[in-house]
Amino acid sequence: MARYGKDHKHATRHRIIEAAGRRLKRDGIDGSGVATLMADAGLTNGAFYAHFDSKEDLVANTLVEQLREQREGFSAMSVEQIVRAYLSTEHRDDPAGGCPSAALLDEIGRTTNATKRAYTDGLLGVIDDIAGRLESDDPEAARVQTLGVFALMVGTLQVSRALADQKLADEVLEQGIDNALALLATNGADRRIGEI
Amino acid sequence: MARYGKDHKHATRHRIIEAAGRRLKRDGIDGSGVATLMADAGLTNGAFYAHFDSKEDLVANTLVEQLREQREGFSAMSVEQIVRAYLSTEHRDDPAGGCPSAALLDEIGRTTNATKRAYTDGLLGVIDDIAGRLESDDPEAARVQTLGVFALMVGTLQVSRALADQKLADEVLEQGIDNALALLATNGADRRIGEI
DNA sequence: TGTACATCAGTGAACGCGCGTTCACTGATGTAC
DNA sequence: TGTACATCAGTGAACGCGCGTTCACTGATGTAC
Repeated sequence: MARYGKDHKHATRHRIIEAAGRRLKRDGIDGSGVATLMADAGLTNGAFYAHFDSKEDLVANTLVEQLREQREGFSAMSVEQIVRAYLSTEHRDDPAGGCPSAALLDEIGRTTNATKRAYTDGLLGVIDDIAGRLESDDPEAARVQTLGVFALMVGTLQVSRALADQKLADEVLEQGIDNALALLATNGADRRIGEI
Repeated sequence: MARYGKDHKHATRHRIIEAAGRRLKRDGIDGSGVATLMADAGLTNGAFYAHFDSKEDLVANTLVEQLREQREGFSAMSVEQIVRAYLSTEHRDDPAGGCPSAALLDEIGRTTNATKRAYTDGLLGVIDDIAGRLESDDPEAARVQTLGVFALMVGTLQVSRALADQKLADEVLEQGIDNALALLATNGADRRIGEI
């Protein structure tokens, strides 16, 4: 099959990236093989290299797309809504459909600089969108503050996913919501409060 | 070689677990092969199953040992010292010698219940040690509060490791220290402050 | 004290399998006439 | 409008390699005599 409509190939590429988003978040980067990733998109392994230079190239592109979608998803929500949705049991129990950072962050830390660069740019898109809504005269400070709260949420979700004790895992999410909102409340104005 | 002193085998097992701690934290669980793990301990792959039932069995035992050592390391430090050491550039730049949670948390979330159980028990050892030092009449609440701050630190270290921008990565660590200390300051007493 | 032996920690080759990547080929398509 | 053809997205087998695991074997040791 060739000579399809001019965006046929682009559509296929997008389909691969979409399916990879779910698979990578479910099984991890090292845990997802190229043949499986292609089968998820309804294709066979051989076609992979017509779309991507390497598995790592797909991973980088998938992270960018995942973060673009996350940014989009957050755009219609208030900051408090974001916090409550992020630290919900529904999000915790659906890694494949959830935040790419929560699912893959330590693996991303082990990838090449190129992949980290792609991740960083995509993440800052998400972060700056949120930071722009906080009252702050210093956008650079707002970015770092927002990153700090985001990091809290990522860590909290990961801990909740790793705990074998369900009740404790739920309590950690609640605690995370309190903590995130508390930090956001002291933002904008005088946020050096806790420094000793 | 056999019939060595009665704790020869136990010593070898310990050596494998020690080496596995560094390797797993450096390359991840899926990224570390049994043959490599054994070579790190100066042995060949074949001997592995005389010490462990499976790779997963080694991972669970290694997590427990890593958390035991972390607990021990924290025991001589004040809570503020723990926060500052944890969120230091030195810790960020040495995953192999650092916190097992920061290096492996999302992979742990994908393992079996048995491994999560081992991780949970080991982690609560670390957490309850710290929680015991906070002024609180409710040990259960202190545990969850400490877990919340620990999750913040884990997420912050992971974000700092994944960012391609060095300056931003350093600022995130500083922000994380401020945030952790701020949350700890509002502990014990009235910690429902941030709830809306 | 010296020697024969049973033990068993560790070796290294092999199992089937999936990995990331390459490549000769297929066949449905849009275009040219 | 109908047919021949060039295109190229996708196929599927194969590459060498490392995976987790098994197993027949080795050989240094502590013990028994």
